[in-house]
Amino acid sequence: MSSPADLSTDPASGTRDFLPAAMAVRHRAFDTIRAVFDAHGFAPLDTPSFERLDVLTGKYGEEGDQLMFKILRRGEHEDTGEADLALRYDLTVPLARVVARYGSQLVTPFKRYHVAPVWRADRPGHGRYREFFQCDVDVVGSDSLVADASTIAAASDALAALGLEGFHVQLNSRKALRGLVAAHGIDPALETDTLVALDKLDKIGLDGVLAELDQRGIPGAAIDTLGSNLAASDPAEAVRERLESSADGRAGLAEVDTVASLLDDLVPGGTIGWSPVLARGLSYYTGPVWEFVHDGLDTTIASGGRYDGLVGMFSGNDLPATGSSLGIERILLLLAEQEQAPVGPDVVVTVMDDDGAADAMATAAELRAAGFSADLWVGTGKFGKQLKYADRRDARLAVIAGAREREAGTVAVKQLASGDQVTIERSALVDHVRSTLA
RNA sequence: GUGGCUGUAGCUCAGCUUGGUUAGAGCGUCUGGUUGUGAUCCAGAAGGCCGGGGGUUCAAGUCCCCUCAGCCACCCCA
Repeated sequence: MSSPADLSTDPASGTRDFLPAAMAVRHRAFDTIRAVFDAHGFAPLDTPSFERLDVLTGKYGEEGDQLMFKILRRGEHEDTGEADLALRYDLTVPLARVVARYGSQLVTPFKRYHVAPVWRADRPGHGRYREFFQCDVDVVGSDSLVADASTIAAASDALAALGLEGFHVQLNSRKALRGLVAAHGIDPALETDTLVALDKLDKIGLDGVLAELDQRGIPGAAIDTLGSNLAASDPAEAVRERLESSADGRAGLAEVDTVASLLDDLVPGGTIGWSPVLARGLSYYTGPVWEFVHDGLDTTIASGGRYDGLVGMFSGNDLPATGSSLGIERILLLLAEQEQAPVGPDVVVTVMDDDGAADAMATAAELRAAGFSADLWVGTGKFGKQLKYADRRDARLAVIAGAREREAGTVAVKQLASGDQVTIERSALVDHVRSTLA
């Protein structure tokens, strides 16, 4: 057993404590996002933070299985070291399970949003945690590309409502990617290797991609034709021509074009366009895939795609589905770089002496009933300390009622920012606060 | 998982190269500058087995090894 002095008080690696100042920012952001999703006609859903292990495994690809936080069996089986449960890795697979489980009870198409933490046993980094929140909007039960576009529109409206501008949506389709691989005569078995390399184009450049393709064993002839397509003066056009030669390629292009046209002017603060090499990591995507990329920091802030096969993995009957997910932690990181006004209570009610405590509680209650946030000093500290507390809480006003004020039927109200203080009739307090804070 | 950098007061860091009396600074905290006024000013105080373990040495915050943690890049991802 470790002694108290040996106990680290740091939160576990990749997790965070949210102190009040951070929580104010987070609550505001989550409220904004929920309001936008509501306005777009999506309904809230929540599911347990952990699922049966077999519900989660095999849905995300090999990488995902490794990064899952598994929960050991308990009771008489605890010695086996086996896991039978795991913390959810995303919000999409739980959605698929819910739809498979409650199918006919749900209104179809089922449009839901889900704001909740997920867990990944990943190595933490900048804007990357082992426990983090996702904000998902999905449509289950519609193969229409309007569904895909709806979730992209909701996500981009949410970003705009958060005050985030300057991003672009990169759009592609898994079908187009399959067509791309086929059109260059690459063995379908090498599809994943090919896509992983191509996906890095923005990051490591064309030469880097070609080198990695070679490393991953892609035939030289295919690398040459791919390279010449991507090096063309208009790579998108060159790839498009190539895709026209494959059925999958044509289907993928049609998806991309349709989704883009549906969204024409519906991406406030951003632009949308085809990105021929965007692949996305999760293995369950089947159709359109997209990523919201912040222009300045070149980081992904939201993403999504269509996953028509996922629900069928639970129910046996495929049900088309598509959705977008906001990377709220990265968005908050970006917003934090902008100046945030501190948010404290409107008023702190001070307590000059024990006789005034009941009066102070009543005063705070009265202010709350009038719609203000009112904090009340608790404790026995000196009066100067109470004002310091009010100042550090970033309160706008301090209400002061000592023996003098109480006897006179008055109350003093001090503005913390300016130091201005006035004494008014006690009965006029609410009106005074209202006009001062207006 | 691979490579590099960093761990000293609540926070941000100096000291380490050239081992040697009580390990420092700023900010924060607490107390005081008399009765009921914060954010400014002045004075004072508390607070550290120098991440942990081992080694070299008469002597280690300082040198060596191991370990843990954090940061950056890669991998992957939101």
